[in-house]
Amino acid sequence: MREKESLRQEILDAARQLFLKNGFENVSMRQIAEKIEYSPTTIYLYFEDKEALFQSVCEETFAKLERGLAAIARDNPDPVVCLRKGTEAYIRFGLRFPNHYRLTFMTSKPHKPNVAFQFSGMPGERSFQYLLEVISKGIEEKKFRNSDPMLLAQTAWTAMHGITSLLITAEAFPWVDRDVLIESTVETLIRGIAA
Amino acid sequence: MREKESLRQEILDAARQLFLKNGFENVSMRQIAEKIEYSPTTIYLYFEDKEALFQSVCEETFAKLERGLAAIARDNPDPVVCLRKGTEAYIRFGLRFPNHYRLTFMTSKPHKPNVAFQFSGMPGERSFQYLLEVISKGIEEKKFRNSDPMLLAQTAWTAMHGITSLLITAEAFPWVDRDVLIESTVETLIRGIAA
Amino acid sequence: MREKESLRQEILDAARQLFLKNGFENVSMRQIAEKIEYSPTTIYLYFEDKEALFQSVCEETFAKLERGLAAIARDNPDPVVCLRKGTEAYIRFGLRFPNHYRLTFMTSKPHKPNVAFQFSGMPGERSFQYLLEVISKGIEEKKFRNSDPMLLAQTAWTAMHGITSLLITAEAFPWVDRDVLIESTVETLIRGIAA
Amino acid sequence: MREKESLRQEILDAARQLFLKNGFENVSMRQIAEKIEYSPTTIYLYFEDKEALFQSVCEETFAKLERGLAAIARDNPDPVVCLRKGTEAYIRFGLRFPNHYRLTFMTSKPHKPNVAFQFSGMPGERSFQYLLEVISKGIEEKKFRNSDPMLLAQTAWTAMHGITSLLITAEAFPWVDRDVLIESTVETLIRGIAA
DNA sequence: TATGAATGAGCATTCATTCAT
DNA sequence: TATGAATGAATGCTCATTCAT
Repeated sequence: MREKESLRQEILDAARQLFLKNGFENVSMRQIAEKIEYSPTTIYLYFEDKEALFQSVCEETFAKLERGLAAIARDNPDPVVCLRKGTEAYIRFGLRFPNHYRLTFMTSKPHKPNVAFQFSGMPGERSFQYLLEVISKGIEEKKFRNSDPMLLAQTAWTAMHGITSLLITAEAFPWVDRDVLIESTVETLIRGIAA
Repeated sequence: MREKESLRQEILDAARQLFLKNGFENVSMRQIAEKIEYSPTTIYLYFEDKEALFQSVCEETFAKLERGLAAIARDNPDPVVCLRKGTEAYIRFGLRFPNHYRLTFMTSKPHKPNVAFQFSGMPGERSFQYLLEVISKGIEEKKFRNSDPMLLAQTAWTAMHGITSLLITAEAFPWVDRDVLIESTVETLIRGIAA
Repeated sequence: MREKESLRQEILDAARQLFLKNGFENVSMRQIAEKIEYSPTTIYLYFEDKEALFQSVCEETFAKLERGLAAIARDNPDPVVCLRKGTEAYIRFGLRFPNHYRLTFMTSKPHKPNVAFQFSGMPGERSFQYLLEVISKGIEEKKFRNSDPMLLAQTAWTAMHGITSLLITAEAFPWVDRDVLIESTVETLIRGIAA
Repeated sequence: MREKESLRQEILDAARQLFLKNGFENVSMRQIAEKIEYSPTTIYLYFEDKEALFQSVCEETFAKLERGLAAIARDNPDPVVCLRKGTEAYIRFGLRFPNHYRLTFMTSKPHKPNVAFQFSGMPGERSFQYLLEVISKGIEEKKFRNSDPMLLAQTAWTAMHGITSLLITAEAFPWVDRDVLIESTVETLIRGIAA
């Protein structure tokens, strides 16, 4: 018997690593169990089933991203600066934890929508709230195009998701310099929604 | 005994349908075999293994997209119009064949880059050429910001990929009206790279 | 902490209900534990293992049947009436608690004879005694065929067991009206052994 | 690769032995596979699943019994003699293949009626037809009590099932001589339904 | 060209049970 | 007296693949 909470966390960590490396379908409970050197049965003491374990991993990821965005929102009163920094932070978060990002934002079982989006009140939703707020503020301050804030926020999200996910997926593509591309993308977004 | 090429094609068609409906992991060779009413063994006469079959399906998909883009490039001399139409065509192609799109642009086994991008001279690359050409032309005509054409082209690609893939993955997200969002994204891109 | 005996009884009651509903093989110790809201481990404080628990449940069942037959024997001096009523009571007991009956009289692990019959002095044996007595009395009173009482008693037992068990097992068989069939069986038995 | 039909039969034989010895729930596909020295997977080439395999075993058993009863019906024109011989054959069949009999007539999953009785046109149903015919004939010839033939047939069936199944289940009970008991049971049945 | 037969490896999950407390 | 933690063994079943023909 080891520390209760720590074992739960050990499982989550092992599961995350494996899910990230191999994808949901290609990770077995056995593999996770072996990694933590417990029996497969033990996992079921902490998580209902594979699906539930996966979901818990997702929630943790969201939380991480959210904390970063919260700090940026707090520290940058100017909406243009805030959006620029937030967008970059989002992209860099994804690129720093590419498999993490894949897990959370790029994975969805066909016919079963991604768990990340099906519960309100989750960290993922809160992350989007920061984006919505900064966009709203920018519109109010006439710095962004006068448009539905929700529409612009969603537009912005797709933009930052686009570069993040494509850089992750298309590793072999002959990309230009990564930093330059990110800069170009952020700039294009800011110009695109500017008033 | 049936026509050699036709059986190969039958397999490809059956595989595509199944991969699209269920995803790579959830399609078995037996399912494909049953669909074409041949034995599973037969598939191995035409394709090395499941992976190779999957790859061939991907190639076909690229070709389809490419033909659409070729027509648009041919019919629209104005680069702004052409980019606008091409972008929209790209997005709608992805949304019309979401699993197809997922297969080709959103799937990559970690440590094994997505097949779509690992061979030069493939249809996928040719699709990108159309984009590069229209961007170049737009810059020449001073309609787009004076920048490295390759940089702008990649920026544009991430933009169209962003909305396409996110709409596919995040089915459950409370999106605004889909057409409005597409319109907004295209508009933001065009404004963003405009001269 | 609860009353010692009462917890043992709670376990027995929960186990019986589950065994009856689902059969020995389809009841897990955990299910029983959940039903009484104790931990699975606790059951092992009162019963050696699943088998022992099962056996205890069987013993209780016998006792129940026995009490019913005792009352009939006490209240009906005429052996024909007594046999008729006892037989019907036996059948109806089985049909009312079909899984109970199955548990006790229709289950035997091959190579492990049914526990119900392996201990002398058990309630099951006492039930049979009532049958033996009423048959003996009937023969003495020349109401039943002059034959070995033990032989007739066993014959009678097989008759009442036949209808009971077959109605339980062959649910899907197109039986005639159940009450009519019982009546016919009892009548046939009585006629069959009548003097 | 071995003879196709013979492997199917090998599986059936192995399965029967194991089902008989241990009961449906306590036989695993693996055990069966080990017994025939094939891989578990192979079984699935011949039988859909465990249930289907079990059912096939049942059908074989029925067929065996039916052939015996058919011969008796053919050779004995007198309904009384025919019923007597048929009943005895039925009982002896059960006692000779006790686990066989248990499998077919004494096993039913709670909530899932015994497969033996759920399909019309099965050998089990045909066996019952012989009984129904001989009873009908006996009633016509005024040798059996004037009653609904179906009712009498079912009554007779429960009688022969009673002794068969009880002798199988209650091995440990202090039975009188087995042949004498059978004789007594048959006699009691014949007398009981006699005109 | 096509297949029928066969398999080894693997899957998620459940079980009865034990042990230290 | 009661339990929380943990497990080894087993379950039915599916899969991609191979081999001999």
